[in-house]
Amino acid sequence: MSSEKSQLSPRIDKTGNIDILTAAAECFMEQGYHATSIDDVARRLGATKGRIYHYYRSKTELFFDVHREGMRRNFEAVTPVMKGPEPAAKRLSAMFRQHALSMMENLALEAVVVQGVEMHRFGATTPEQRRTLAELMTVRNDFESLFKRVAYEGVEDGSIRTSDVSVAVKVALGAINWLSIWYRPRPAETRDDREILADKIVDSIMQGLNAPG
Amino acid sequence: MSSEKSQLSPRIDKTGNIDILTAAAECFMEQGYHATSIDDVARRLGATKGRIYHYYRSKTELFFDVHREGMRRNFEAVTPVMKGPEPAAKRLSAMFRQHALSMMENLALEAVVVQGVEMHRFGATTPEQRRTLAELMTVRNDFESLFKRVAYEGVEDGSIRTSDVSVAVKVALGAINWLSIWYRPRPAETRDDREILADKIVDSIMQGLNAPG
DNA sequence: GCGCTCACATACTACTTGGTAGGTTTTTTG
DNA sequence: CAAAAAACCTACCAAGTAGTATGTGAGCGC
Repeated sequence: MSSEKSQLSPRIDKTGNIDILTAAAECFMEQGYHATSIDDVARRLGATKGRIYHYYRSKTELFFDVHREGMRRNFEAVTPVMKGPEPAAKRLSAMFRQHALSMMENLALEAVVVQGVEMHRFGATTPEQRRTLAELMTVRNDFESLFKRVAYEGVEDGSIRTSDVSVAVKVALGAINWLSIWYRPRPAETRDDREILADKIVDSIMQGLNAPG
Repeated sequence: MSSEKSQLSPRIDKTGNIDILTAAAECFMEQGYHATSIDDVARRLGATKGRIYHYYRSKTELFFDVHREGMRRNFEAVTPVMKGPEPAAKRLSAMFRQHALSMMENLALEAVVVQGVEMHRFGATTPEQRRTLAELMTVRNDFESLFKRVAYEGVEDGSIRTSDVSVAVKVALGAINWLSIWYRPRPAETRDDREILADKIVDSIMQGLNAPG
């Protein structure tokens, strides 16, 4: 037995538990992990605890699975544009853009991812949880490394200038992740609106604020 | 009676309750607001609940006061450098730099401030709490406005270029606030080290990543 | 149509936690 | 130095919550 349940990749299997994941993500986003009770999630589903505990062994496992799904979408959004013949600066811009769009379009999931990063500091209770949390942080670091790698390429091909690649990437990703805090979709928002915003963000990151000359 | 207790500015009065504030801030930073019990804070103080409830009427009031103190230090750090004869871009850089340093040197408090921003989304329970939370968000917006104002000046005096001042400021502040998530002081860190880091961050924000030309 | 498994619901427990009531010690005041 | 006030501490409680044990109905193989 043991960890059969939510082990293998995200739970989008035929049972349709993506419902549980999104309901949980919404609750976690609105109230935070600790303030959200399992009953809250169940209520949002129009169900009871029984349903959730049928698929997840604990509240933390549920949280972790939401986190996994959020990170999966991040990779999904970014990896397609990170390689190509263009100079690295162009590709990096595209990656930032994709990531920003992913943040906006998976707001609840990404808010949970951000919480997960914070939770990294929080003392994870059981050893099992510590292990899982460590795993999630590894995934997060891998994600950040994607950006760093392309940024380094840019330093080498001359398309990127920075005093410190690692810091620069953290700054850029921080700016984008911060979206999960201030961005909220307006009532009649379209994909175009989001792309405009994403472009503005990428422009800020790539061009900076200093006027040229 | 009512709100005499933690009303007037931060609690650094003669009673020395800065202890309570910092203990609370550390707990909130390490475990988050909801996961922190009043007993946790008391334990860190080497005291019991009684002491805390003698000064604060509720857990939320304690949180709010920590938040206030954090914001107070933010203003304290930034306002001295926002005016002057230099072009706006220079002053804005200095503001970012000061804010970044303040984040690093008041890490616990600032982590709470960040949580407060997130909590804005969370449903605040009582009407009283909603009012207080709204007040805190007003302060936060005022803080952001400081940066926007100087940024606008920069657009006018030609020292700053951006496609959208509001977005650009949010991007920059997001990048700096994100420090509260990844920055942790190294064992033998000096003020110099922090200044170097702050300079790199400001450089990233102001110059961007694109190579000139 | 019989058993078996899956997909839940119900009812309950053990425990945590915010907040309170009242007592006790220390400090201030007159 | 007496009395009042401030600064705490010690139970204590009511409410909420993670998790469990058990029940139940629907589908499905045969």
